[in-house]
Amino acid sequence: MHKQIILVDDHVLLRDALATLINSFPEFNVLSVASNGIDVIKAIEEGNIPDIVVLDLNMPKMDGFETAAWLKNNHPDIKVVILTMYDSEIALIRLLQAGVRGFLKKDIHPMELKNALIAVAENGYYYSHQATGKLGTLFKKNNDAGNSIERAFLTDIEIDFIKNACSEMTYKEIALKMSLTPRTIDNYRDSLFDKLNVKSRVGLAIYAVKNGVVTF
Amino acid sequence: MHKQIILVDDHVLLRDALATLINSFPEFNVLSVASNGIDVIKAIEEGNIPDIVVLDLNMPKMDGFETAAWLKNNHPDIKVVILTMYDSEIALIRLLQAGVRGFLKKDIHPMELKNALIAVAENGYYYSHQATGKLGTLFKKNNDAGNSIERAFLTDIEIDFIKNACSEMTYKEIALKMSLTPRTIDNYRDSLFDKLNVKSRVGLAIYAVKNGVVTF
DNA sequence: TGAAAACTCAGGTTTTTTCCTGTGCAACAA
DNA sequence: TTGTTGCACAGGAAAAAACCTGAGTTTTCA
Repeated sequence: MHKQIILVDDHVLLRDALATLINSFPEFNVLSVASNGIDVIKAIEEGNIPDIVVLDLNMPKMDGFETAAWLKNNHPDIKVVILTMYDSEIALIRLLQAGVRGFLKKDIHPMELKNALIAVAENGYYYSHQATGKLGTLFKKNNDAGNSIERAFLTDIEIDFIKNACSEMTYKEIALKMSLTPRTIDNYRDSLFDKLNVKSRVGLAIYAVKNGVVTF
Repeated sequence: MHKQIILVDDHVLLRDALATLINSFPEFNVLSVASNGIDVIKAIEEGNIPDIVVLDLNMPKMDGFETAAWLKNNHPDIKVVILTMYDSEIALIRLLQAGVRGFLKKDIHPMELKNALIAVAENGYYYSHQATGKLGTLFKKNNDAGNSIERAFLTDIEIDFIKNACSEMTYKEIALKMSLTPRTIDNYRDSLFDKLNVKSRVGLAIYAVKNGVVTF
């Protein structure tokens, strides 16, 4: 065995600590580490082909989504495991479509990381119980509402709006900044309240923080 | 040398990874790890006396503040280093008073962790440039306003209010829950807006998240 | 190609938030 | 004692947020 792993996280301390931990697993070896998607691509194009890439979602420059998509298109044989702080129910399906093989939260036990890596290396897939649970409720929610799965996603504009809503701007100012009418902003807000099941702008901001839509 | 360290963090993965990393430093050895302050006390009372305790701030049961205070009172010879996600300017002075020897953010480079541990072990103190910078502006802010240092802190009620403000409750509902009049709630809000330099409830919530007043 | 969905915009109303200027009381220090 | 400070509370007003119903235009896709 001795599967090769590339570790991608912009938190250097956590990343290097994880690298040391993973290297202590006899089955795995950390081939290299990176701070963002661009560095991963660079490493891979230089010939460092790993078996598994362990990806953080929130990174500057090129985040987990983009990196997962690039890997799927250019190296479909490389398996991708997501390791994130947030229980991003929004992110899950999008990641599934990007061909991600595993989804883990950062508050797991080290043994679960090891098990997940082994499962992905051998069987090809690993989803934590938490993740599968989320998926279940997510599908259920959409079926109940009679919506298609696509509705569960956030569009780029919605994400942009949410980020702006997590500030001290009024909706009028947000409208100006986004080159939209306040009325349109109203609609984005209302549909997001409905879609994300929140009741106020603060609730929306909290949701955004919890799910890693915004980071600080 | 070979200083003994106890590592305290409720994120098991990060904690164990850090333990592996620190054990790779020839100067240090991880004596034991813990998920909260209570477990640290247990370990120490069982005779595992470390040279340094590396503490996360936000933990269930007994957080970094309480644990640091207990250590200062019961084992003043043990040095305390804080390792946190947040640049808690609120927390800094409080921690200084609790006799904390070092303050680090989790997004540092592993080498800075090593240097910090060495500095604390040898000289007794280490504060990152970020932290000292924060301290400077904090002192400056208070001098400018002609306030005493104490004013920089948040009272228990203020923290309670902030936590409630980071929800979908209206102020009326918060007032009910806190057994205060809506008018009084208004005053807490206004004085916090002024004290923390924010302009809206969303701004307050964002501040709270950034500084670890609330966690998710 | 026709129906469904997404995107943009509108008027009007109610509720909530934010801001303003005040009062009374208790604790505490000069 | 007096003056400062913290704390709880008040009325009123302006701004913002939230909620309602509606409609035209484009995109998507079956």
